Amino acid sequence: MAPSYYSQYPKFHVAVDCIIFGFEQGQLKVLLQKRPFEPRQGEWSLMGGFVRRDEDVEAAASRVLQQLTGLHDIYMKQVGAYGSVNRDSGDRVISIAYFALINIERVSADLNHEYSAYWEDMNNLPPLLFDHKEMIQGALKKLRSMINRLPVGFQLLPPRFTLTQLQLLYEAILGEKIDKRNFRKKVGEMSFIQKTDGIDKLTSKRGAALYQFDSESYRHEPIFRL
Amino acid sequence: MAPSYYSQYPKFHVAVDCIIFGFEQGQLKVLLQKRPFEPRQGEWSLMGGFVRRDEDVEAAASRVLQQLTGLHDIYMKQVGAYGSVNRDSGDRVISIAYFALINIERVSADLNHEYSAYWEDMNNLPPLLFDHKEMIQGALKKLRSMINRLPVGFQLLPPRFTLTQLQLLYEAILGEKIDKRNFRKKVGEMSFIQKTDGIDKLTSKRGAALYQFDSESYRHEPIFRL
DNA sequence: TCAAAAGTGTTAAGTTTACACCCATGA
DNA sequence: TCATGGGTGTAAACTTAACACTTTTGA
Repeated sequence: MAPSYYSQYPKFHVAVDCIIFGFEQGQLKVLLQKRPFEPRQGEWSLMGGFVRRDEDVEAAASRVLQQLTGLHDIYMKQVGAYGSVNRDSGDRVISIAYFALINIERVSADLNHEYSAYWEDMNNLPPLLFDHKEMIQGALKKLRSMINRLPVGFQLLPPRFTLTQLQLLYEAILGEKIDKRNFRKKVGEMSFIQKTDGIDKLTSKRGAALYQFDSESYRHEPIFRL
Repeated sequence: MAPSYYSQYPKFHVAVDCIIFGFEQGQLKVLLQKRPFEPRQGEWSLMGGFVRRDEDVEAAASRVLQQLTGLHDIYMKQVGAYGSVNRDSGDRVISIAYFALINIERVSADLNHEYSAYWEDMNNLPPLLFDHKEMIQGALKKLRSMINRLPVGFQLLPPRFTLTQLQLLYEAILGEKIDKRNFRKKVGEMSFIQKTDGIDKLTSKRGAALYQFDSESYRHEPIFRL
């Protein structure tokens, strides 16, 4: 085969990095790991990996996510490409960041341990490798801009949740207090956030009603405003 | 030098593609060019180019933009990375799309000609190379989400513009009609959109007042809502 | 004189915000 | 019995949406 016109141009390592968000005890969290190879082995970083030869970039992100969490049916969204010449001190690597929203209960402690991974509060991030903090900020910005327009927050909660949990989630993502009555009023207007007959007794003596997001109802009336 | 850990991983061609928006005669336009090399030479496409070895990805986008337009102080924003295995039929190429907003008057007809480039209406796009139409849709979506929150629209207009031009621009970007009186009321509330003593006589017999965006005032009161 | 675009305010509807007390229960 | 979190409504402020006529001037 004749060399293509393209072959005169340089090639680059291309990686993906995953910002994996979780939510627990009123805190928005990110899954971090100890970097397992040189250079800068042992530093806190996002979970990442190199794109393979015959792999879509998005598939690479799914693969990396699954490696760490064992989960594959996960909500993911691209944050963007990070391509400064010197962003990686090992060699030139262009990295594409994705964020994922997962129900933290679904990730077993084992998997975390195997990769020296742990959930850190968004408000308490340690120094991170390369431009990973920038990537996290980018992901949070994107998440904030979506959370009031699309029903993505539910991905971070168990299938059934209390309204207090939901409100705490919104407060954690947006970084501001929300009025309880106003919040519940809006929830009440959305037919696809449904009260179940379940009751959560873990966080209060009285017990709180459990709600669920019904994606079928949402398909019929896809209007979300929280 | 010892082979780094990275070197076992594959490398890829990385390109940038530019969605260059302009605005003329009430129409939002995109600058397209005839692809100048094989494969698929001659097809309509976005202006693009390969990232160079010691060049930031963003710098590559600026360079490509300047090549085509001769301009360098241009508003640009990353749209995202496009990384499907088969998106480019020539070889595997991962491309990072950027959109640019430019005052169409600043691009000389010559430059366009040299690159077989022309301005096409957003509503009248021809079939495009690869996933370039998807990139344009992504860029438009991003632009729409910004236009009411940040004063970026002015980049598409000459330094002095009439309120009718500004309104037509918003209508073109958002794809919907806007009420003239409501629009002008909001403009009037923004101290950084200032009436000049200039009058445009080109589009009406009566003449319309020319306004300008004053970035200095905006720095002091950066609250934009249109 | 008339066609064509510029310019100008008011009202109703809807949305957002602020705000405080009673309820149910387990310890 | 009391401490803890769950649950509930109303009114004022603000924002958005709908709507039509007069002005200027060159052809």
